[in-house]
Amino acid sequence: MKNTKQRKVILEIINRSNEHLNAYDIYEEARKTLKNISLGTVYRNLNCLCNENLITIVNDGQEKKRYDKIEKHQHFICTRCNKIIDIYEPIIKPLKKYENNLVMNYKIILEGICEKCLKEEENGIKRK
Amino acid sequence: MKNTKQRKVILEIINRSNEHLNAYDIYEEARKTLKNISLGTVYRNLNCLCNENLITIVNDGQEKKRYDKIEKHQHFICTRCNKIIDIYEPIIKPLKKYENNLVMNYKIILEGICEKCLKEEENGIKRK
DNA sequence: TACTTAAATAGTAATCATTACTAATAAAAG
DNA sequence: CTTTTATTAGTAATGATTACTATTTAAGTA
Repeated sequence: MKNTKQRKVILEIINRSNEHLNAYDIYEEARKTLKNISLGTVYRNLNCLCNENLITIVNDGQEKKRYDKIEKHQHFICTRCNKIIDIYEPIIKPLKKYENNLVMNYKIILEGICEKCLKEEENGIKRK
Repeated sequence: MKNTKQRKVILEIINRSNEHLNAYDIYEEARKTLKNISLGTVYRNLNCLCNENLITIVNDGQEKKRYDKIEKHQHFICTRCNKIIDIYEPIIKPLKKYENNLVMNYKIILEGICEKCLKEEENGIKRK
């Protein structure tokens, strides 16, 4: 795997960000540094970086893919506003095996309603 | 929400299946009962049923969406062959709250290499 | 039971995220 | 410095999903 400047920029954007960016967000951010970088390059690198386990996909299933740094943390996703909140406290003890399958990674997604949406609901701003 | 025969058929397919079907699989299965059902109807109903919490999305992030019944279980996904294995044993105690966010559901995805792929690797069939 | 109306449908067209393709470029190795 | 081979920019193609529209139908009401 060649260490191109495009790949470095993409990886840096993800590692520096505290948000959960999608491919196009990353493309726009990368263009601030490399004005000619192409969207295809971003996608190709995101896939490479995922395969090499240098980044990970945040996976809420209702939206397009978002990418995140690899440090172990989990996510809470609000089903009202789609906000993603990082969880750093360990929730489960990592399993090494499930039956005879080798477990190498795990993702936990808590779904629910975030604090802000709960308050708005109380105040009748967003009554269903 | 009207109780149409299309919606009933779609929900039944998901509840009866032990596989993790995508929208097109469900469309093909539904056509065995309703020969004129349209793919758009399948998609629309899958979204309705998800919003009503009558079905759920199986979410491995690397592939198109797959749908599953709602009974509480979690998933192991093989990163080699994309096989999805259901896990019925509880892995975490359900949380009611995370900080001030209301937790209504959780999804756990264990990623790794399934028994079959491990064996094939040992036998050198699928050496990387 | 017939009438009304609002939601759902079939069929098709459009959208949009992602991937594939190609000639040109640039890491990395010798 | 030259060679090799992956990577790139730019664009076209793909394919999952959504939107649109005239028609149908579930379900409420007289």
